[in-house]
Amino acid sequence: MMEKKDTKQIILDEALSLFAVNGYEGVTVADIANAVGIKAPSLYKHYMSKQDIFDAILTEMEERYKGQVTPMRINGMDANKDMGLFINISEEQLIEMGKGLFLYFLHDEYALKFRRMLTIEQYRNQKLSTLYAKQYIGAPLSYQGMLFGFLSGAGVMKQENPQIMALHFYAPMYLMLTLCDCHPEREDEVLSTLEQHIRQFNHLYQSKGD
Amino acid sequence: MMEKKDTKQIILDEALSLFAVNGYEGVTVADIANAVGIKAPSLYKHYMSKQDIFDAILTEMEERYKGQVTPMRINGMDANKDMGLFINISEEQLIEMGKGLFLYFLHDEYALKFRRMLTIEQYRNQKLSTLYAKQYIGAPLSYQGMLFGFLSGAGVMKQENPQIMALHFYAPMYLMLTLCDCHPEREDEVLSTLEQHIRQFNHLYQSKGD
DNA sequence: GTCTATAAGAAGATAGAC
DNA sequence: GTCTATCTTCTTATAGAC
Repeated sequence: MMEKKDTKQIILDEALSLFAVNGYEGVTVADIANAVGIKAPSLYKHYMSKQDIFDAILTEMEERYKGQVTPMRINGMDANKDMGLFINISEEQLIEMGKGLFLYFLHDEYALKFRRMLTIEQYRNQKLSTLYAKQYIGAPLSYQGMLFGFLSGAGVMKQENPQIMALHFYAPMYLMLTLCDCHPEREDEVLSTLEQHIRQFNHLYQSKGD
Repeated sequence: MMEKKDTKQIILDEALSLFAVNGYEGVTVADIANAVGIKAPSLYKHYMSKQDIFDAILTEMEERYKGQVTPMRINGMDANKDMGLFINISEEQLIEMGKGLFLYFLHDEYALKFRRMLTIEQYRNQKLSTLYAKQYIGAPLSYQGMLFGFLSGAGVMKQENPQIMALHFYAPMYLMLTLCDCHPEREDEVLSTLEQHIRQFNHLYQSKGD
């Protein structure tokens, strides 16, 4: 039983792939059907309309991220748990962590495509723009702000505004992510820059300067 | 003569406004004509096709930016000239400059709409993705890297990697710009964060720490 | 659940009057 | 230069056979 993947799910996957490049209006139901390997009318046995497919993608993504690993979190929701990991973290470990999170965002098929789709569609839909701002800006900054607040309080890092520290840590990753989205061929170069960024960040913010 | 704005130019302006929200495929020639205040067939007296209108927008923007103020530059192409301004710049002046450049990007009608259009269309068109990467990432980082290299060499700022310094200065502005694009109501909050960012950046990187 | 056939409307573009 | 009328193709969606 369940030998092959559910057609209903395949439709979502292929539709997301197409929406993530061409946007909602740039994709026809025939395009989606063709990617799935069926004819357009067959789609309507699985979904009521093109808009219904789009909405189903949103719903699935909401489920997928609910209470789960949102951008740049380690132990999910709880920065307190992560504190134990960070309080004696080495620079090399910090770099590995940053790279790992960065590459998750860049290489996870769904994370990448969904981010691109939101990027394209955000201006037409207030719900999507709010989701984008929360998912890719608000949540990571808030979480990391908490983390750097702890590290600052514990004396591991300098007594600077933790919100701005989070901005200084995350914004370069955000910029490089949007760069790699369209230029995957620059990934090696960007990963090298990411490493230098974290090294210099750590150097600037650690309590005992060299 | 030339009492009213050229219809040909109005078409470009209105088309850009629409493309910047809905993307190329999300806009019909009837939409554009309606925004201009004429009927769709009349458009074809000015442009050969819908694609022709889109291309004309690109061409105009290329002209507009050619050898001119690209993101975050002060005296255009020449960082050497800007050096004189920066070498004894106060923190307050640095903040004013950062805010000024930020607000130019956010409030200049064309700059804003063109950036949004590129954001939407970049995944479908390699020329556009290259332009986006150059205009909003490569150029500002390159220019500021040069500037911080000078300031570092002059002893005004610490001896750190100037490319990474530029990333630390510009990436937060880039992030906040993409945030404000969809959430103009958060502009005050973001401007306050921008100020704190530049203050903390200056504090971290200036040669004589407090 | 998938297909072919087809309806109903939208979209890009042209013709020709004014 | 703008309009109405129209052409053609594309697009969403439905009907009904298999």
